[in-house]
Amino acid sequence: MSVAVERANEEVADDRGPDADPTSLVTRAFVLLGSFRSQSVLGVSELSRRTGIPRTTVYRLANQLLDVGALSRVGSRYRLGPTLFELGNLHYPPKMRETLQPFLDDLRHLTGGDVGLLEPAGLDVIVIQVARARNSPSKLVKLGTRVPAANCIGGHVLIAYNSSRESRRSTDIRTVGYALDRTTEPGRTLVAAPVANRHGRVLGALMVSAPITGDGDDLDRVVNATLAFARTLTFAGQTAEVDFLAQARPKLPPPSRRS
Amino acid sequence: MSVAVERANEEVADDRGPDADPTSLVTRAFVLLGSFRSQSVLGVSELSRRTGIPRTTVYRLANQLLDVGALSRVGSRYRLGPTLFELGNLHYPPKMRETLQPFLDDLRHLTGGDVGLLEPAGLDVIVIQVARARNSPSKLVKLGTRVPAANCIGGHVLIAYNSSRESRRSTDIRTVGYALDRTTEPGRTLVAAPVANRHGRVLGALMVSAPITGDGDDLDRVVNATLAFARTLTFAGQTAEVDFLAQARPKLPPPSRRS
DNA sequence: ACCATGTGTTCCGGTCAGCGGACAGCGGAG
DNA sequence: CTCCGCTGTCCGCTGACCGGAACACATGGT
Repeated sequence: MSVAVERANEEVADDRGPDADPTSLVTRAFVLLGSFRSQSVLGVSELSRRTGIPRTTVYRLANQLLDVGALSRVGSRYRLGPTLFELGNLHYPPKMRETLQPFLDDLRHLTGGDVGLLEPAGLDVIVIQVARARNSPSKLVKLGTRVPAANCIGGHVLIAYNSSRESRRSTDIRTVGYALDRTTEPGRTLVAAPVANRHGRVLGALMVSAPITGDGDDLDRVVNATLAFARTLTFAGQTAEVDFLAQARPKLPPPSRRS
Repeated sequence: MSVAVERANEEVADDRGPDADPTSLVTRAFVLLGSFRSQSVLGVSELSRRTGIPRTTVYRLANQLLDVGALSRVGSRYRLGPTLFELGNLHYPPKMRETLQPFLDDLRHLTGGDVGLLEPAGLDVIVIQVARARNSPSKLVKLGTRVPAANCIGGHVLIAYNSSRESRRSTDIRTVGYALDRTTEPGRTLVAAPVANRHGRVLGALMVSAPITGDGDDLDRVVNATLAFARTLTFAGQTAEVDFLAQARPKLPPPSRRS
C-alpha cells in the first residue's frame, strides 16, 4: 500500500498557455512584485538588476505601485504593501477558511504532522491554508508558499487529475488515489490526496508532512486519515456552500487564449 | 477612565499625496482588482461598469492579470487569483504571524472579545492579524478587512500618533493612550491602543471588540489588558527580531512625491 | 421564429503614456 | 579628497496601449 514517487523536474503540467507578453506593463509590475519573494526589502537598483527592467522604469513603476498600496516604503527602499494582503485574502470565498480550519486541525492532531491545503497557480502550487505544529520547521507546509507543481508531491496529484497529458506517474497516482514523497523533507513522509468540488473536478490537494520514515502501520494510518479528510473537505466544501472556490467547469469550452 | 470618541467622517489623515494618476495602467489594474471587494466573481462588462474603464480595455487588462495569476477564470468571468494571496502573505516579515499569534490569543481569552491587529494603508486601515471567537459575527475584526481610517477607532489611534495635523481628538487619544467606540458594533465596545516599533514610531493598532456596554470594572479590565498587550506586542516585535514590519524612519526626510 | 439585449471577443489606426539614456545630488568606503 | 553606487529627475522619441466599431454567441421576452 504505497506508491513510490520520485522527485523529478522533467515533467511539467501544460494547461497554461505561453508566457505572458514580457513587455506588458502589467506583467512587468508583477515581475517586480515577485522579486520580493527572495528578499523582503529591495531598492530601485536591486530591483532593476533582478528583473532586468531598466532602473528608470522600475522607479516609475514602483512609485505607481506605492500609490495603490501594493508597495510600502522602507526608508528609500520598498517592500510589499498591505493592499496585496487585503486583496489576497479576498481570493477565498468569505467563509472558506473558518469552515475548513477545524478539519485541518483535526487531521494535524490525528497524524502528528503538518497539514496544508494546496491550490494550483499556473505551473506552480500555492499553500492556501495550513495547520502547523507550533514552531514547526517545515518550509513546504507554510502559508503562502509557492513551489513548482513538478517539484511538489501535492503538485503531482493535481497534475495527475488535471493535466491533459498522460504519464506513468499520473496513472499510478490516480490508481491508488494519493501520492507519497520520502525525499523532500528528510526524516518525514509527505502524503498528498486530491480535493474535488461538487462537480468532481479536482481543484486542490491536501498534503500532510508526518514525522515517520518507513512503511508500516504508522504510514497506513496517516495515508488513510489523509484520504478520508480529503474526501471530507470535498463534502464540507459542498455543504457549507463554499464549493472550494466556487469554480465551475467553464461554460465556453475553449477559453480561447490570445496566441 | 474613559474617553468618549464619536464616529466622524469629517476628518481625514493627510500624509498621503494626491490620488494616483487615474490613467496609469497600474492604477487601473488595481482599481480593477479592487472592484472584487464588493463581489467576488465578476465579468468583463460588469467590471467595466463598476470601474468606468471601457470594456475593451478591461478585457485586455483582465487577460494580462490572468496571465500573471492575479485573476482566475470562473467560467467566462473572473475572481481574484492565488498569486495575490501568495504575495499578500509575503507582506509580513517571515515569522511575524506565529510570533504574535499567541499574544493575540491570550488577549482574546482575557477579554472575551475579538482581537485584531491593524496596519495603515494610505487613508485606510487593514486588519492584518486576528484572534476571533469561533463563529464570531464581527465584520470589523476580520482578516483582510479594509476600512477608512476615519471610520474606525483603530484608525483614529493611528491618526492621533502619526498625522501631522493636530485635532482635539488626537490630543485626547494621546493623553490617555487609547480610544473607545461604543457605536459601531451595537452591544459591544471597541478598544484600540497603539503598537510601536523599536524606534517608538507607531506602526499599528491593537483593537478589541468586547461584548460589554457600560462603564465599570469590565471595561477597565478590557482597557488595561489591551494597553498592556499593545506594549507587549511592541516588545515582542523587538525581541523576536520581527520589529513589526521592520520599518525604519525614512533616511531621506522628504520622500519627494511626484506632483 | 423573431428581435432585443446582454455578453465575451477580435480588429485596427491614432496617439500619448511609457521608455530609457543621461545627468544631478547624496552618502559611504577607501 | 576621490571614487563608486545609490536614488531621484529630466526629456525627446516611439511603439504599446487605447477604445470605438463590429462580430459571434447566448438568453429571454413577445
